[in-house]
Amino acid sequence: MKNISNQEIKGTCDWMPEEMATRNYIFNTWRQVCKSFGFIEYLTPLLENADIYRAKSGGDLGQKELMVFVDQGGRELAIRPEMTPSVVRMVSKTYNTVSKPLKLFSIANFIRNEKPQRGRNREFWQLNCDIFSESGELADLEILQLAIDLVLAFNPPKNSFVLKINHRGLINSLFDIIKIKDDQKTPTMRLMDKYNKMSGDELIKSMEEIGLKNEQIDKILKFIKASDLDDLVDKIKELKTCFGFIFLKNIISQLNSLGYKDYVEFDSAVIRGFDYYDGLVFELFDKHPDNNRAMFGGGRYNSLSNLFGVKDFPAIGFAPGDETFKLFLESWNILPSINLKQDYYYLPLLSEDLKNDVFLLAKKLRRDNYRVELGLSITKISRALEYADKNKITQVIILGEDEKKKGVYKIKDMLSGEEKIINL
RNA sequence: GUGGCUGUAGUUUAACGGCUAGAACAUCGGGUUGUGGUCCCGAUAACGAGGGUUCGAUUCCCUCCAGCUACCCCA
Repeated sequence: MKNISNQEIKGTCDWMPEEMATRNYIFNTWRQVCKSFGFIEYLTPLLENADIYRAKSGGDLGQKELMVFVDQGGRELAIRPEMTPSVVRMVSKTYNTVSKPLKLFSIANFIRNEKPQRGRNREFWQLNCDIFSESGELADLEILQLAIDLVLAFNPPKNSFVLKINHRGLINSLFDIIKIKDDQKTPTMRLMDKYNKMSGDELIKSMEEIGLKNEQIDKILKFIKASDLDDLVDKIKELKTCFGFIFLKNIISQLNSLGYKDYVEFDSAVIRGFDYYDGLVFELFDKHPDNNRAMFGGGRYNSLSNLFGVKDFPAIGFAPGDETFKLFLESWNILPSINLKQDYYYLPLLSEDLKNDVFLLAKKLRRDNYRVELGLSITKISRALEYADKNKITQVIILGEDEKKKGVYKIKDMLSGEEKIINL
Protein backbone atom coordinates (compact mmCIF):
# COMPACT_ATOMS: atom_id res chain seq x y z
CA MET A 1 0.00 0.00 0.00
CA LYS A 2 1.23 3.43 -0.85
CA ASN A 3 1.96 5.63 2.14
CA ILE A 4 -0.24 8.63 2.66
CA SER A 5 1.71 11.89 2.82
CA ASN A 6 2.23 13.33 6.28
CA GLN A 7 2.39 16.84 4.89
CA GLU A 8 -0.28 19.31 5.91
CA ILE A 9 -2.82 20.32 3.30
CA LYS A 10 -1.57 23.24 1.19
CA GLY A 11 -2.02 26.54 2.94
CA THR A 12 -2.58 25.03 6.36
CA CYS A 13 -0.05 24.26 9.06
CA ASP A 14 0.39 22.07 12.09
CA TRP A 15 0.76 23.90 15.35
CA MET A 16 3.65 22.19 17.09
CA PRO A 17 3.98 22.90 20.81
CA GLU A 18 6.35 25.83 20.24
CA GLU A 19 4.12 27.53 17.68
CA MET A 20 1.05 26.78 19.75
CA ALA A 21 2.65 28.50 22.73
CA THR A 22 3.34 31.62 20.68
CA ARG A 23 -0.18 31.59 19.34
CA ASN A 24 -1.64 31.22 22.81
CA TYR A 25 0.43 34.16 23.98
CA ILE A 26 -1.03 36.33 21.22
CA PHE A 27 -4.60 35.09 21.66
CA ASN A 28 -4.49 35.46 25.44
CA THR A 29 -3.26 39.02 25.14
CA TRP A 30 -6.00 39.83 22.64
CA ARG A 31 -8.63 38.34 24.95
CA GLN A 32 -7.37 40.28 27.90
CA VAL A 33 -7.47 43.62 26.07
CA CYS A 34 -10.94 42.97 24.61
CA LYS A 35 -12.29 42.10 28.03
CA SER A 36 -10.71 45.21 29.50
CA PHE A 37 -12.93 47.17 27.09
CA GLY A 38 -16.00 45.30 28.30
CA PHE A 39 -16.32 43.22 25.13
CA ILE A 40 -17.70 39.70 25.46
CA GLU A 41 -16.73 36.58 23.56
CA TYR A 42 -18.91 34.63 21.12
CA LEU A 43 -18.44 32.05 18.38
CA THR A 44 -20.39 31.03 15.29
CA PRO A 45 -20.29 27.76 13.30
CA LEU A 46 -17.54 26.99 10.84
CA LEU A 47 -20.14 26.46 8.10
CA GLU A 48 -22.57 28.93 6.65
CA ASN A 49 -24.93 29.09 3.73
CA ALA A 50 -22.70 29.99 0.77
CA ASP A 51 -25.06 32.74 -0.30
CA ILE A 52 -24.28 35.03 2.61
CA TYR A 53 -20.78 35.52 1.23
CA ARG A 54 -21.74 35.78 -2.40
CA ALA A 55 -24.17 38.58 -1.76
CA LYS A 56 -22.02 41.22 -0.18
CA SER A 57 -18.38 40.39 0.12
CA GLY A 58 -17.14 41.98 -3.07
CA GLY A 59 -14.17 40.84 -5.12
CA ASP A 60 -12.97 37.25 -5.18
CA LEU A 61 -13.81 36.51 -1.57
CA GLY A 62 -17.38 35.48 -2.23
CA GLN A 63 -16.44 33.73 -5.48
CA LYS A 64 -13.33 31.73 -6.23
CA GLU A 65 -11.78 32.08 -2.79
CA LEU A 66 -14.79 30.49 -1.17
CA MET A 67 -14.58 26.81 -0.17
CA VAL A 68 -18.01 25.45 -1.08
CA PHE A 69 -19.45 21.97 -0.93
CA VAL A 70 -22.88 20.42 -1.21
CA ASP A 71 -24.40 18.49 1.66
CA GLN A 72 -26.68 15.47 1.35
CA GLY A 73 -29.73 17.69 1.18
CA GLY A 74 -28.33 19.58 -1.81
CA ARG A 75 -27.56 22.70 0.22
CA GLU A 76 -24.51 24.73 -0.79
CA LEU A 77 -22.43 25.27 2.30
CA ALA A 78 -19.27 27.34 2.67
CA ILE A 79 -16.48 27.29 5.21
CA ARG A 80 -16.37 30.81 6.60
CA PRO A 81 -13.79 33.07 4.89
CA GLU A 82 -14.49 35.96 7.28
CA MET A 83 -16.54 36.61 10.39
CA THR A 84 -18.55 39.70 9.57
CA PRO A 85 -21.53 38.10 7.75
CA SER A 86 -21.77 35.40 10.43
CA VAL A 87 -21.77 37.75 13.37
CA VAL A 88 -24.30 40.01 11.66
CA ARG A 89 -26.45 36.96 10.99
CA MET A 90 -26.19 35.91 14.63
CA VAL A 91 -26.97 39.35 15.99
CA SER A 92 -29.81 39.92 13.57
CA LYS A 93 -31.74 36.96 15.03
CA THR A 94 -32.23 38.67 18.37
CA TYR A 95 -31.37 42.25 17.64
CA ASN A 96 -34.74 43.71 18.63
CA THR A 97 -34.92 42.01 22.00
CA VAL A 98 -31.38 42.07 23.25
CA SER A 99 -29.79 44.62 25.55
CA LYS A 100 -27.78 47.18 23.61
CA PRO A 101 -25.15 48.22 22.72
CA LEU A 102 -23.51 44.93 21.86
CA LYS A 103 -19.76 44.83 22.17
CA LEU A 104 -18.57 41.48 20.87
CA PHE A 105 -15.35 39.70 20.04
CA SER A 106 -14.33 36.26 18.85
CA ILE A 107 -11.16 34.39 17.93
CA ALA A 108 -11.82 31.93 15.14
CA ASN A 109 -10.27 30.23 12.14
CA PHE A 110 -11.17 30.87 8.50
CA ILE A 111 -10.44 29.29 5.13
CA ARG A 112 -9.83 31.11 1.88
CA ASN A 113 -8.98 29.25 -1.24
CA GLU A 114 -6.04 31.28 -2.40
CA LYS A 115 -2.36 30.89 -3.07
CA PRO A 116 -0.37 31.12 0.14
CA GLN A 117 2.19 33.89 0.45
CA ARG A 118 3.96 35.83 3.17
CA GLY A 119 1.50 36.72 5.89
CA ARG A 120 -1.32 34.88 4.19
CA ASN A 121 -2.33 31.25 4.49
CA ARG A 122 -5.42 29.35 3.40
CA GLU A 123 -6.29 28.65 6.98
CA PHE A 124 -5.79 31.58 9.30
CA TRP A 125 -7.10 32.86 12.59
CA GLN A 126 -8.36 36.26 13.42
CA LEU A 127 -9.77 38.30 16.20
CA ASN A 128 -13.03 40.05 15.33
CA CYS A 129 -14.17 43.03 17.38
CA ASP A 130 -17.48 44.74 16.70
CA ILE A 131 -19.89 47.19 18.25
CA PHE A 132 -23.54 46.93 17.23
CA SER A 133 -26.40 49.40 17.63
CA GLU A 134 -24.29 52.50 18.24
CA SER A 135 -24.06 54.82 15.28
CA GLY A 136 -22.56 57.70 17.22
CA GLU A 137 -19.03 58.92 16.96
CA LEU A 138 -18.12 57.51 20.38
CA ALA A 139 -18.48 53.93 19.13
CA ASP A 140 -16.02 54.74 16.37
CA LEU A 141 -13.75 56.35 18.90
CA GLU A 142 -13.81 53.32 21.16
CA ILE A 143 -13.18 50.88 18.30
CA LEU A 144 -10.13 52.87 17.19
CA GLN A 145 -8.86 53.03 20.73
CA LEU A 146 -9.28 49.27 21.08
CA ALA A 147 -7.41 48.70 17.82
CA ILE A 148 -4.45 50.74 19.03
CA ASP A 149 -4.46 49.29 22.56
CA LEU A 150 -4.41 45.77 21.12
CA VAL A 151 -1.07 46.54 19.54
CA LEU A 152 0.24 48.54 22.48
CA ALA A 153 -0.45 45.56 24.77
CA PHE A 154 2.57 43.85 23.21
CA ASN A 155 4.86 46.74 24.18
CA PRO A 156 6.06 47.70 20.72
CA PRO A 157 8.74 50.40 20.37
CA LYS A 158 7.75 53.99 19.63
CA ASN A 159 6.84 54.74 16.03
CA SER A 160 6.57 51.07 15.16
CA PHE A 161 3.04 51.34 13.78
CA VAL A 162 0.40 53.85 12.74
CA LEU A 163 -3.36 53.78 12.38
CA LYS A 164 -4.47 55.40 9.12
CA ILE A 165 -8.06 56.51 8.96
CA ASN A 166 -10.44 57.74 6.30
CA HIS A 167 -14.20 58.03 5.79
CA ARG A 168 -16.32 56.68 2.95
CA GLY A 169 -18.49 59.78 3.31
CA LEU A 170 -15.51 61.92 2.44
CA ILE A 171 -14.89 59.86 -0.68
CA ASN A 172 -18.55 60.02 -1.65
CA SER A 173 -18.49 63.80 -1.26
CA LEU A 174 -15.53 63.90 -3.61
CA PHE A 175 -17.47 61.78 -6.10
CA ASP A 176 -20.44 64.16 -5.83
CA ILE A 177 -18.20 67.14 -6.45
CA ILE A 178 -16.63 65.69 -9.56
CA LYS A 179 -19.99 64.24 -10.68
CA ILE A 180 -18.65 60.75 -11.31
CA LYS A 181 -21.02 58.15 -12.78
CA ASP A 182 -22.26 55.37 -10.48
CA ASP A 183 -20.68 52.56 -12.44
CA GLN A 184 -17.31 54.32 -12.28
CA LYS A 185 -17.28 54.56 -8.50
CA THR A 186 -16.13 51.04 -7.59
CA PRO A 187 -13.31 50.81 -10.16
CA THR A 188 -12.16 54.30 -9.20
CA MET A 189 -12.05 53.37 -5.53
CA ARG A 190 -10.02 50.28 -6.37
CA LEU A 191 -7.50 52.44 -8.18
CA MET A 192 -7.33 54.97 -5.36
CA ASP A 193 -6.70 52.10 -2.97
CA LYS A 194 -3.70 51.16 -5.08
CA TYR A 195 -2.23 54.65 -5.08
CA ASN A 196 0.88 53.62 -3.18
CA LYS A 197 1.53 50.61 -5.39
CA MET A 198 1.25 52.17 -8.84
CA SER A 199 3.29 54.85 -10.51
CA GLY A 200 1.55 58.15 -11.24
CA ASP A 201 1.47 57.55 -14.99
CA GLU A 202 -0.04 54.10 -14.66
CA LEU A 203 -2.69 55.46 -12.34
CA ILE A 204 -3.69 58.25 -14.71
CA LYS A 205 -3.75 55.85 -17.63
CA SER A 206 -5.98 53.42 -15.73
CA MET A 207 -8.36 56.21 -14.76
CA GLU A 208 -8.59 57.33 -18.37
CA GLU A 209 -9.48 53.76 -19.29
CA ILE A 210 -12.43 53.88 -16.88
CA GLY A 211 -13.56 56.96 -18.78
CA LEU A 212 -12.76 59.71 -16.32
CA LYS A 213 -12.17 63.19 -17.66
CA ASN A 214 -9.00 65.16 -17.04
CA GLU A 215 -10.55 67.54 -14.51
CA GLN A 216 -12.00 64.61 -12.60
CA ILE A 217 -8.63 62.83 -12.55
CA ASP A 218 -7.01 66.05 -11.43
CA LYS A 219 -9.28 66.32 -8.37
CA ILE A 220 -8.86 62.64 -7.51
CA LEU A 221 -5.09 63.01 -7.60
CA LYS A 222 -5.31 66.08 -5.37
CA PHE A 223 -7.44 64.02 -3.02
CA ILE A 224 -5.18 61.02 -2.66
CA LYS A 225 -2.03 63.12 -2.55
CA ALA A 226 -3.24 65.30 0.34
CA SER A 227 -0.76 65.09 3.19
CA ASP A 228 -3.34 65.75 5.90
CA LEU A 229 -6.90 66.91 6.42
CA ASP A 230 -6.10 70.63 6.34
CA ASP A 231 -4.07 70.19 3.20
CA LEU A 232 -7.01 68.32 1.66
CA VAL A 233 -9.63 71.03 2.21
CA ASP A 234 -7.10 73.61 1.17
CA LYS A 235 -6.84 71.93 -2.22
CA ILE A 236 -10.49 70.91 -2.53
CA LYS A 237 -12.41 73.64 -0.71
CA GLU A 238 -15.85 72.13 -1.33
CA LEU A 239 -15.04 69.30 1.07
CA LYS A 240 -14.79 71.64 4.04
CA THR A 241 -18.45 71.36 4.94
CA CYS A 242 -18.98 67.66 4.24
CA PHE A 243 -19.80 65.20 6.99
CA GLY A 244 -16.77 62.98 6.47
CA PHE A 245 -14.36 65.83 6.91
CA ILE A 246 -15.95 67.15 10.08
CA PHE A 247 -16.16 63.63 11.46
CA LEU A 248 -12.49 62.84 10.83
CA LYS A 249 -11.34 66.20 12.14
CA ASN A 250 -13.29 65.57 15.31
CA ILE A 251 -12.25 62.00 15.92
CA ILE A 252 -8.57 62.71 15.36
CA SER A 253 -8.66 65.55 17.85
CA GLN A 254 -10.37 63.29 20.40
CA LEU A 255 -7.80 60.54 19.90
CA ASN A 256 -5.06 63.13 20.30
CA SER A 257 -6.46 64.30 23.59
CA LEU A 258 -6.62 60.68 24.79
CA GLY A 259 -2.89 60.37 24.19
CA TYR A 260 -2.88 58.56 20.84
CA LYS A 261 -1.38 61.42 18.83
CA ASP A 262 1.69 59.43 17.77
CA TYR A 263 -0.38 56.53 16.49
CA VAL A 264 -3.07 58.11 14.31
CA GLU A 265 -3.14 59.93 11.02
CA PHE A 266 -5.53 60.73 8.20
CA ASP A 267 -4.75 58.95 4.93
CA SER A 268 -6.94 59.65 1.93
CA ALA A 269 -5.63 56.55 0.14
CA VAL A 270 -7.10 54.16 2.71
CA ILE A 271 -10.25 52.94 0.96
CA ARG A 272 -10.64 49.21 1.73
CA GLY A 273 -12.01 46.71 -0.72
CA PHE A 274 -15.23 45.52 0.82
CA ASP A 275 -18.35 47.04 -0.64
CA TYR A 276 -20.22 47.03 2.62
CA TYR A 277 -18.20 49.75 4.32
CA ASP A 278 -20.12 53.00 4.49
CA GLY A 279 -18.52 55.21 7.12
CA LEU A 280 -15.20 55.27 8.93
CA VAL A 281 -12.55 53.03 7.36
CA PHE A 282 -9.09 52.39 8.78
CA GLU A 283 -5.96 50.33 8.48
CA LEU A 284 -3.19 49.76 10.96
CA PHE A 285 0.29 49.70 9.38
CA ASP A 286 3.54 48.19 10.51
CA LYS A 287 6.25 50.81 10.00
CA HIS A 288 9.16 48.38 10.06
CA PRO A 289 11.12 48.71 6.79
CA ASP A 290 11.30 44.91 6.40
CA ASN A 291 7.58 44.43 6.95
CA ASN A 292 5.90 47.54 5.66
CA ARG A 293 2.37 46.35 5.30
CA ALA A 294 -1.16 46.70 6.58
CA MET A 295 -1.57 44.51 9.65
CA PHE A 296 -5.32 44.74 9.78
CA GLY A 297 -8.23 47.01 9.02
CA GLY A 298 -11.87 47.63 9.54
CA GLY A 299 -14.65 50.14 9.38
CA ARG A 300 -18.31 50.94 9.72
CA TYR A 301 -20.83 48.80 7.85
CA ASN A 302 -24.30 49.91 8.86
CA SER A 303 -26.20 48.48 5.94
CA LEU A 304 -24.95 44.89 5.89
CA SER A 305 -27.74 43.65 8.14
CA ASN A 306 -30.45 44.14 5.54
CA LEU A 307 -28.99 41.02 3.94
CA PHE A 308 -30.97 39.00 6.46
CA GLY A 309 -34.23 40.80 5.92
CA VAL A 310 -33.82 42.78 9.09
CA LYS A 311 -33.98 46.52 9.34
CA ASP A 312 -30.48 48.02 9.13
CA PHE A 313 -28.64 48.32 12.38
CA PRO A 314 -25.40 50.17 13.05
CA ALA A 315 -22.19 48.17 13.11
CA ILE A 316 -18.49 48.90 13.26
CA GLY A 317 -15.57 46.54 13.64
CA PHE A 318 -12.18 45.27 12.62
CA ALA A 319 -10.23 42.02 12.46
CA PRO A 320 -6.51 41.42 13.04
CA GLY A 321 -5.08 38.13 11.73
CA ASP A 322 -2.71 35.85 13.59
CA GLU A 323 -0.10 35.67 10.83
CA THR A 324 0.22 39.39 10.10
CA PHE A 325 0.23 40.13 13.81
CA LYS A 326 3.01 37.63 14.40
CA LEU A 327 5.05 39.16 11.57
CA PHE A 328 4.72 42.51 13.29
CA LEU A 329 5.92 41.09 16.61
CA GLU A 330 8.79 39.32 14.86
CA SER A 331 9.85 42.31 12.83
CA TRP A 332 10.28 44.33 16.04
CA ASN A 333 11.63 41.35 17.94
CA ILE A 334 9.10 41.59 20.76
CA LEU A 335 7.98 37.98 21.00
CA PRO A 336 8.96 36.66 24.42
CA SER A 337 10.79 33.35 24.59
CA ILE A 338 8.52 30.70 26.01
CA ASN A 339 9.47 27.76 28.22
CA LEU A 340 7.04 24.97 27.39
CA LYS A 341 7.62 23.19 30.70
CA GLN A 342 7.48 26.22 32.93
CA ASP A 343 6.62 25.19 36.50
CA TYR A 344 6.66 21.49 35.65
CA TYR A 345 7.84 18.97 38.26
CA TYR A 346 9.63 15.95 36.82
CA LEU A 347 9.16 12.76 38.82
CA PRO A 348 11.40 10.01 37.38
CA LEU A 349 10.86 6.34 38.06
CA LEU A 350 14.12 5.19 39.62
CA SER A 351 13.42 1.48 40.10
CA GLU A 352 10.87 -1.17 39.30
CA ASP A 353 9.87 -1.54 42.94
CA LEU A 354 8.84 2.10 43.20
CA LYS A 355 6.14 2.10 40.53
CA ASN A 356 3.27 2.24 42.95
CA ASP A 357 4.88 4.82 45.25
CA VAL A 358 5.72 7.11 42.37
CA PHE A 359 2.23 7.00 40.88
CA LEU A 360 0.70 7.62 44.29
CA LEU A 361 2.96 10.60 44.94
CA ALA A 362 2.15 12.05 41.53
CA LYS A 363 -1.55 11.62 42.23
CA LYS A 364 -1.23 13.43 45.55
CA LEU A 365 0.82 16.29 44.13
CA ARG A 366 -1.51 16.77 41.16
CA ARG A 367 -4.38 17.08 43.56
CA ASP A 368 -2.43 19.90 45.19
CA ASN A 369 -2.18 21.63 41.80
CA TYR A 370 1.40 20.71 40.97
CA ARG A 371 2.16 20.03 37.31
CA VAL A 372 3.78 16.63 37.53
CA GLU A 373 5.48 14.97 34.57
CA LEU A 374 5.95 11.33 35.44
CA GLY A 375 8.79 9.20 34.07
CA LEU A 376 7.24 6.18 32.37
CA SER A 377 10.27 3.95 32.19
CA ILE A 378 13.02 3.16 34.67
CA THR A 379 15.78 5.74 34.58
CA LYS A 380 19.06 6.28 36.33
CA ILE A 381 19.11 9.42 38.36
CA SER A 382 21.91 10.96 36.30
CA ARG A 383 19.85 10.50 33.13
CA ALA A 384 16.80 11.88 34.86
CA LEU A 385 18.63 15.09 35.73
CA GLU A 386 19.99 15.31 32.22
CA TYR A 387 16.47 14.99 30.85
CA ALA A 388 15.31 17.78 33.14
CA ASP A 389 18.11 19.99 31.86
CA LYS A 390 17.35 19.35 28.24
CA ASN A 391 13.70 20.12 28.71
CA LYS A 392 14.27 23.15 30.91
CA ILE A 393 12.39 21.60 33.78
CA THR A 394 13.47 23.42 36.93
CA GLN A 395 12.13 21.06 39.60
CA VAL A 396 12.92 17.36 39.90
CA ILE A 397 11.25 15.16 42.49
CA ILE A 398 13.47 12.39 43.78
CA LEU A 399 11.83 9.34 45.31
CA GLY A 400 14.29 6.42 45.39
CA GLU A 401 14.88 3.45 47.63
CA ASP A 402 16.71 5.54 50.25
CA GLU A 403 13.93 8.09 50.42
CA LYS A 404 11.28 5.43 50.59
CA LYS A 405 13.02 3.80 53.57
CA LYS A 406 13.06 7.13 55.39
CA GLY A 407 9.49 7.92 54.40
CA VAL A 408 10.42 11.10 52.50
CA TYR A 409 10.89 12.49 48.98
CA LYS A 410 13.11 15.32 47.76
CA ILE A 411 12.47 18.26 45.48
CA LYS A 412 15.61 19.39 43.74
CA ASP A 413 15.79 22.87 42.29
CA MET A 414 17.84 22.56 39.12
CA LEU A 415 18.96 26.18 39.08
CA SER A 416 20.32 26.40 42.63
CA GLY A 417 20.99 22.68 43.13
CA GLU A 418 19.27 22.81 46.51
CA GLU A 419 17.16 19.92 47.74
CA LYS A 420 14.13 20.12 49.96
CA ILE A 421 13.20 17.05 51.99
CA ILE A 422 9.49 16.43 52.47
CA ASN A 423 7.65 13.70 54.33
CA LEU A 424 5.68 11.29 52.22
C1' G B 1 -5.23 32.46 -11.65
C1' U B 2 0.05 34.67 -13.45
C1' G B 3 5.46 35.13 -12.84
C1' G B 4 10.31 34.27 -10.37
C1' C B 5 13.38 31.22 -7.04
C1' U B 6 13.98 26.48 -4.51
C1' G B 7 13.34 20.93 -3.32
C1' U B 8 19.37 15.81 -0.14
C1' A B 9 17.82 12.55 7.26
C1' G B 10 13.43 15.91 12.09
C1' U B 11 16.64 20.62 11.17
C1' U B 12 21.01 23.12 8.83
C1' U B 13 23.74 21.38 4.99
C1' A B 14 28.35 18.64 1.69
C1' A B 15 29.59 16.11 -2.73
C1' C B 16 28.89 13.69 -7.37
C1' G B 17 26.70 11.51 -14.85
C1' G B 18 29.02 5.61 -11.95
C1' C B 19 32.27 3.68 -6.31
C1' U B 20 29.01 2.41 0.72
C1' A B 21 25.44 10.08 -0.74
C1' G B 22 29.52 12.80 3.87
C1' A B 23 28.80 15.79 8.24
C1' A B 24 26.75 18.86 12.30
C1' C B 25 22.70 19.67 15.59
C1' A B 26 18.39 16.99 17.33
C1' U B 27 16.45 12.00 18.74
C1' C B 28 17.30 7.03 21.00
C1' G B 29 20.87 3.65 23.51
C1' G B 30 25.42 3.07 26.19
C1' G B 31 30.06 4.72 28.96
C1' U B 32 30.28 6.40 35.90
C1' U B 33 26.02 0.55 40.04
C1' G B 34 22.05 7.79 43.72
C1' U B 35 22.89 13.54 41.49
C1' G B 36 22.56 17.35 35.81
C1' G B 37 24.38 21.08 31.97
C1' U B 38 30.65 19.20 29.54
C1' C B 39 32.89 14.79 27.48
C1' C B 40 33.39 9.83 24.89
C1' C B 41 31.20 5.54 22.02
C1' G B 42 27.17 3.58 19.19
C1' A B 43 22.32 3.44 16.63
C1' U B 44 18.14 5.38 13.78
C1' A B 45 17.38 8.58 9.67
C1' A B 46 17.59 11.74 3.28
C1' C B 47 18.32 12.45 -2.82
C1' G B 48 9.73 15.42 -3.27
C1' A B 49 6.87 12.10 -7.22
C1' G B 50 6.56 10.30 -12.17
C1' G B 51 8.51 10.10 -17.03
C1' G B 52 12.57 10.95 -20.64
C1' U B 53 17.95 11.18 -22.42
C1' U B 54 21.98 7.65 -21.15
C1' C B 55 25.31 1.48 -20.67
C1' G B 56 24.30 4.11 -16.00
C1' A B 57 20.57 9.96 -13.32
C1' U B 58 20.30 12.31 -6.75
C1' U B 59 23.05 15.14 -10.73
C1' C B 60 20.87 16.85 -17.42
C1' C B 61 15.65 17.58 -19.73
C1' C B 62 10.10 17.51 -19.19
C1' U B 63 5.59 17.13 -16.31
C1' C B 64 3.42 17.12 -11.67
C1' C B 65 3.60 18.07 -6.43
C1' A B 66 5.31 21.00 -2.44
C1' G B 67 7.77 25.35 -0.24
C1' C B 68 9.29 30.50 -0.47
C1' U B 69 8.31 35.11 -2.85
C1' A B 70 6.11 38.98 -5.93
C1' C B 71 1.49 39.94 -8.51
C1' C B 72 -4.10 39.45 -8.82
C1' C B 73 -7.34 40.01 -4.81
C1' C B 74 -8.08 41.31 0.16
C1' A B 75 -10.92 40.91 5.63
